[in-house]
Amino acid sequence: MTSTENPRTGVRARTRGAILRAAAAVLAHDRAAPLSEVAERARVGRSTLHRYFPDRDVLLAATYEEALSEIGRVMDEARAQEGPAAQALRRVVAAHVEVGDWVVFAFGDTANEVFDDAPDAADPEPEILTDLVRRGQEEGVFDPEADPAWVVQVLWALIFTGLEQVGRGRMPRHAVTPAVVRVLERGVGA
Amino acid sequence: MTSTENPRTGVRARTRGAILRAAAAVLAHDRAAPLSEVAERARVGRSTLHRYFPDRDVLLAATYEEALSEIGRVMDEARAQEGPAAQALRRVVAAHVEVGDWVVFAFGDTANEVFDDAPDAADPEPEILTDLVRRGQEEGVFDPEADPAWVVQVLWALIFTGLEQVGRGRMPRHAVTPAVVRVLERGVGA
DNA sequence: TCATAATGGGACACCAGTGTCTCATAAAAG
DNA sequence: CTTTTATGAGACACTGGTGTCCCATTATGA
Repeated sequence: MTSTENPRTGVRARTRGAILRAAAAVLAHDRAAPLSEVAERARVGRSTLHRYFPDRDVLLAATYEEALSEIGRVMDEARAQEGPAAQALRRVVAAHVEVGDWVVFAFGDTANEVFDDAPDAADPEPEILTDLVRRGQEEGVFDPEADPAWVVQVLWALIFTGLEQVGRGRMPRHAVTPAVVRVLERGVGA
Repeated sequence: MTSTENPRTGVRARTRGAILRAAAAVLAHDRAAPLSEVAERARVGRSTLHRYFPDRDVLLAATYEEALSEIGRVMDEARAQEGPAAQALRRVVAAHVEVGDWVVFAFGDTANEVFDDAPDAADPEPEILTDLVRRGQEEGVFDPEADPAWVVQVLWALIFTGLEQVGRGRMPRHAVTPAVVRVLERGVGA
């Protein structure tokens, strides 16, 4: 089983990934959910889970890291810096919706302390987004009065809301991006 | 101590209220917080807390009920049915901001099951708001394409976001209503 | 002042979730 | 086929939070 001590065996990488995905899905919905639920979702024994992630904190940190990685991947593809800001914004929203579970897990908890714990690997997410907003303001397509940080918060809030609607079966996933973008571009006014 | 068995002693009503307010504040921030924290915040012994609310579920239900009551009170004052829809919307947002802790507690938890438990006393909140949105659509001031339920979700999401900014000290409370209303009325576009 | 009501501080048993460990079995690699 | 490797199931001790109880102390009302 070509074990080079690193989790590159293929088998190991696969179960590890399954656990992380399960953790994101379960813990995004309920941050206090017992690990047995995560294991169950991942179709893995609780022992195996602890074998990969010694304790809850380690699992949380790893899931967080994975989330940032996943989000970073789709954000790269979204090319936030290229083209008209309005269109870039649409691509960015679509990217977040695409990896909804990870997004909700990573940023969805208001009492999220993991964020503070992450010392070095400060996620470049906010930077990219505030830059995009500023660019949009310079292009004259975004409200020049609004604080970029506030706009980013609004962006996240709308994405979360859309994803939550999906989770509750009140909206198809493909409807989220258009709905969010429409609100962003013109609010709910006529 | 004029105890008519009902919690009308004055003293009883006051401590009861203090516990409920503490519960809203603490549990809004962290739904899984230990009851000892709630007691501490209420400046009350843990024994006393259990004396008023036998177990966690009872406390949760009572806090939820109180929240609905508080929100209902300020919503009545906001007179959502009167005047131009656009102005009514502003009053409604301001009302929610005013009782921020209660709002966040009652509707802020995505994994909120208390909602399902409440059988009879279905809160009239959504009704009032969706009615307001519909009225605005008829008046021609709200996006006629948008699903009223979605608009209400957006409304809540923006209010939560604003309140969270306040909680983190990134925005003064009085700035929330204008910021939220502005986004609602014209999005983040120029 | 006195009787009663309300409270706080512990002590206590209890339980769900956690983390560790062992062992038997299944799966992959050689 | 044989040898590792990965896994699942269960037993176990431990912990933090819960809910109950009792008793001493304080506040309140008559």
